[in-house]
Amino acid sequence: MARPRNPLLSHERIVGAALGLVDGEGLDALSTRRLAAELGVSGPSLYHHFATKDALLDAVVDAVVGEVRLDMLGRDPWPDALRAWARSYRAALAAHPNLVPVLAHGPGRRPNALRLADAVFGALVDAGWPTGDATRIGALMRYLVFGSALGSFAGGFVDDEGLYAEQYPHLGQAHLLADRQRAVDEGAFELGLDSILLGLEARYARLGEQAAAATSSNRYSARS
Amino acid sequence: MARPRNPLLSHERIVGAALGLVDGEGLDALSTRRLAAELGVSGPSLYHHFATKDALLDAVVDAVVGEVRLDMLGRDPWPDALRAWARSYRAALAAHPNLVPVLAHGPGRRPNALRLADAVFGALVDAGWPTGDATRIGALMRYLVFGSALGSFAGGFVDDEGLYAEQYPHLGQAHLLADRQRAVDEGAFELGLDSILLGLEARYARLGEQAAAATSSNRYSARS
DNA sequence: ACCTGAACACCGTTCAAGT
DNA sequence: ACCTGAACACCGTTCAAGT
Repeated sequence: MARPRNPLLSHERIVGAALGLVDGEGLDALSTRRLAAELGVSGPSLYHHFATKDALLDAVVDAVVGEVRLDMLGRDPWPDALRAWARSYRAALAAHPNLVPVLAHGPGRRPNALRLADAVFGALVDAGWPTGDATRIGALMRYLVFGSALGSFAGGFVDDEGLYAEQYPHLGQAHLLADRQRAVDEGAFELGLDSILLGLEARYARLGEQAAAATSSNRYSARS
Repeated sequence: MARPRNPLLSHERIVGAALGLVDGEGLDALSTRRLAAELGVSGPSLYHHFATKDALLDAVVDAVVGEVRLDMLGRDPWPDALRAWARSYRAALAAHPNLVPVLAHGPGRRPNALRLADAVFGALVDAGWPTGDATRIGALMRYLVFGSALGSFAGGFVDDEGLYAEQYPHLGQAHLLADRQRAVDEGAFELGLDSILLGLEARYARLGEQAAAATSSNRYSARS
């Protein structure tokens, strides 16, 4: 065959097929040879479009991150914005649970991941959060979103009644969890979101009081 | 050589060498051949002690989970217990960050992981939490512990000043994060712990009020 | 029972060759 | 520029052979 007149492959077609493979058959099914077969080409062809398999995976991951809504950041009040953003983030990842372990490795040089990090950090700082707090809040939201999107907690229990009942007195119902995985992870996510926002709003109020106190003491010392 | 009088390998020796390899050179360095070489044997020898590489990894993971303290659960008041347990859990995982992605796949059939899940669930239920809440709280704590132990957030930013400054207005300092990775993850963990416990205590207080209200309305209806 | 070398079916990646 | 088949150095795992 050799070089065809119209290229057989494109960035988008490869990323789409790779995502389909990971969603359908898991991360292990994504080998260069398997993916190439899916695309009707030979294995090494992929290396004309991506330098390494890792670069390909980065592109797949960044396509998913690109689905996260960022428009509420810097527009709505920060607690509302953070809540809506986290839900959109979680929804984008939960649609591709097999990909989450790869996502967990940080933004690296992926453009959409960097745009996301920039938007949330910027919105928090603009709302008056100190930069140190803004960094920690961004990290904390990541923990919540990734953990609940992994589907790991409930899915990690084996569907085998005998295993739990004998030895672990409180886990008698644990084998049922596999079915309820999605509901448990969503419930834990919403519980975490409520708690974290409650805690952050209390902290934010204290920030405001401290700033007011600092201002009045400045006035006072300026006067004396 | 063939079979020696004293076995060359043991469960413990294999697990120890595997953990050392993962800690020192990352998860990818753990291949059956590489591990065998480290132990002075040939690759297939490992299959006389573990059925598959996954079973070996499970044993490594469970050894780490076995380091988590559980003694405070069911003994101290639940908010104190939850806080101390989460810190011990995080410390155990943070000592082996390369292993955390494997841990994230749920308890499966690992005895120490099941013992841990049983202990925290039981302590919460005994403290008066409904089982549904206890499940969600356990999952939520896992998100927090795993996320912060991965060291993924800050470590995921590349140490390359030019990359951020040009395109992402709020990330001008992001290349410094690699150095501060541990501090950021610990700060985000503690922030999350404070917020979540604050939120849970408020929720717990409401539970108590509802129970009291239900009791008094029962008395009332019994009277009429 | 426990370790060996040979072998199987896979990997990611490189490269000279084809158009 | 884009695709190919052949090849390299790796995998996890199986198995007959040795003591």
